[in-house]
Amino acid sequence: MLQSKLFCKTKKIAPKDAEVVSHKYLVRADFIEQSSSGVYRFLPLGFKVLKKIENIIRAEITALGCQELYLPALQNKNLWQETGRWNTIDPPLFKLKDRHQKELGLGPTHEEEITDVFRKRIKSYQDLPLYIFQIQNKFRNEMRANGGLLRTREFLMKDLYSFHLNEKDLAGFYEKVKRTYFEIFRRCGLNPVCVEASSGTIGGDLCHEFMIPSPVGEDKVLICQKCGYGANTEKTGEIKKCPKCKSDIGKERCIEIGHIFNLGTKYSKAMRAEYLDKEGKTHPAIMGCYGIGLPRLMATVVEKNYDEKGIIWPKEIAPFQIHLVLLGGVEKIERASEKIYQDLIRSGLEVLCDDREKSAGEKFADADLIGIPTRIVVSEKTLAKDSVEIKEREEKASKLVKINDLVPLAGRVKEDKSSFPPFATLG
RNA sequence: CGGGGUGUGGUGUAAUGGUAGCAUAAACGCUUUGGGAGCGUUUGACCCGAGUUCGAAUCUCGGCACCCCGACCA
Repeated sequence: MLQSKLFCKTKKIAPKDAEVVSHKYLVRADFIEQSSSGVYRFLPLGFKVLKKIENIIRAEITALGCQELYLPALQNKNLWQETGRWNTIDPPLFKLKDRHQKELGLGPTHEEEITDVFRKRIKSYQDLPLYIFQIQNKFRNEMRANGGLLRTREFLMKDLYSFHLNEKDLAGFYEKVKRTYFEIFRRCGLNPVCVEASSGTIGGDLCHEFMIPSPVGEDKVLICQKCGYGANTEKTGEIKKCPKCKSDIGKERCIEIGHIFNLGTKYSKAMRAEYLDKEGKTHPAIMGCYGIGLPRLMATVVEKNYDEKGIIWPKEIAPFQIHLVLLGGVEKIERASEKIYQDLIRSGLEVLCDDREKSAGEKFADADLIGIPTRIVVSEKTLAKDSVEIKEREEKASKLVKINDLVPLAGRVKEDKSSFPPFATLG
């Protein structure tokens, strides 16, 4: 991608309403833009990152044996009345009327929808367990949106639902999802703590949240440094000693990036989602649900990966892998670097090529702000030595690499994605 | 929903009730070309409505929008 064609206009100064780092940088680098309170536009760079996160989640969840479907945002009032949540869910539903004055709700979550889908086709124990998920937009009528993408009223969410014969089967799957969640977050460059929490209006007895310690987090979480026990203070209240090992327990502010619930039979009983066992006896299915909010995850990644100049994207979710920056008389350099650019692309790398007629300072400032993990500079200086300059965004120092060494090395990336960063091993 | 605050070019800001200015971004020209370059020219703004006043960005009232603290959430 040529940067001269990229739909991205960076800003020197953040809008005054932006307070948290992720909001400031994501707006300045033109990844996102606020449309109205708690509602955001994703511009090409931001959308690329969101899609990468989505694809990681999809791959990991699919690997668990889950199937993807897609449910509507516009939902029938009747379903919500079956569970009694039409008026009780908190935050309350966004409600609207169609032209015949019939009431509809915009889905903040999809237990009602998925349970309806389930009960219409699953009648036998032989069809269980069933794991089914979607990546879909949610609408939540929050009291207040805040922190840029950290808390919005419309957001993309991965919601997975599982149906089981019994509690034991659910417990096993619940643990598998937990491990998968850790893997998803690791690939996004985060290392969360899993803590016990309270389930709010989703319901169920047992649930766990995945927490990232951060001063801009809205939750207060107790984390025991000794035994690793963690709990949200909304579940335990204020306690001083770890309930597991009795040692002193510390409190930290955290951002909640994922939440998994053991729903039990709350929805299957209310909506009669039942199956027949071998003896022909009827049982309500045991359910679990598991959510990850994508924009919040994206913002949290920025909160944990930045410096005074801008974002430092983890390799797997960066909008591009290589930022090829052409310095000097661009036309001449462009001709000289055309082969480098094409070879990198052929190696399977995503390359953003800064071919703009701008000063070196401005190009570097934009590159640092946008935060692509590896920067390759081509200039008269480097070409005089048949070289390019390579710098990792997270490192201070750069190194000169012969152009002839560059491409064979990049070529390895295609076969083995885990060899990222592709150039780090060069001396 | 309770409390607090803010609305001026795309962005960030200034202007006792008296000519809406600055920076940045953008456009054009010339000069520059390794860390947001220089000179010149140019485009572009007072949230909406009513009121007070000779005169309102400024004061009053109403509306709308947005932000922050609290409670709720992925």
